[in-house]
Amino acid sequence: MKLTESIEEYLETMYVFLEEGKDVVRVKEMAEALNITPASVVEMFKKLESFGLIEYTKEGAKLTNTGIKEAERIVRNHRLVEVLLEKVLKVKVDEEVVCKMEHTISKEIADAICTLLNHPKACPHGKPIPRGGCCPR
Amino acid sequence: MKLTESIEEYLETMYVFLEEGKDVVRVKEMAEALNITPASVVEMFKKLESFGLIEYTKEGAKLTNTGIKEAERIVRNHRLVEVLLEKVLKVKVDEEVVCKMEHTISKEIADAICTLLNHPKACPHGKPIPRGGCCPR
DNA sequence: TTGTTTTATTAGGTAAGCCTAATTATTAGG
DNA sequence: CCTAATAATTAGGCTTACCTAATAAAACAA
Repeated sequence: MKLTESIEEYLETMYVFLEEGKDVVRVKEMAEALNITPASVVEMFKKLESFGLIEYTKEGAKLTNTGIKEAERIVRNHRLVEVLLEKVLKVKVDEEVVCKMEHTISKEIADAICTLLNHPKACPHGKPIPRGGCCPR
Repeated sequence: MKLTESIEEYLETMYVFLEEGKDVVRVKEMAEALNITPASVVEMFKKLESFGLIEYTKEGAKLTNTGIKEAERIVRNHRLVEVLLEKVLKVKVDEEVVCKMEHTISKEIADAICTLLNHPKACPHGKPIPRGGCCPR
């Protein structure tokens, strides 16, 4: 399944809501989080549902297991890139750039960053980095 | 001036032609290089011209000074990312990923990579890496 | 010069992902 | 229960960057 950047953004946002204990996300909340209109969110929620990435009910949207798996990959990419920028390249972490890079790096590159950095447990903001295939268990 | 990924691809391709001694690029050549139709190239050439990035005559398209400057930034990004992947992350250089990353990294990140790697002169394919603000002169 | 081939251009169309404005549901207060 | 406010949805548009098919222009050969 090849996901667009936009779809990945939705999944990532849903995942962060989930981490904060909110498993069902309403249209309005999503619109605010992504800074777009509710109309656009409805449109995309339908698409995500048709792809089996969320369940979409009148209460809102909820990640499916597939959705969670994809979201974890993106969140992992995001946080690993943050650590790379901070620890290896020693630049100020620019969220704008990170949010782009998270969609471009491959699993192989994510694992390479992860290994280079010794499988870090958290990003610079202290949030947990989802484990990858390279991580000791 | 904020350029789209697509525009940057055109500029990069033009620049590589230029490196090979071809400063004027025809519609057909561009279409083949980018694997798209001539019709699409004509459309984009008009846009690039309107942005002052190329001069577009019946002989074809030619980068302006502005165009060259932008192209150098992208080519620099491209080749620095290649070196980063090879030398730091030790993964096989995946052109697909590199071609995405070249559009996402900032000047600051490019310079950080460049400095970390000691201002490399060439990419893994031996092509020259355009100098950046961080490079000793 | 005329006809053939190649190249360029125009016209009109598509898919994504956003938008606004209008409409319909739902929720909450009195 | 009814009304007002809030939330969700629908309908129709826009932009980017592609596409195909048709046409025009240019290059070349006989």
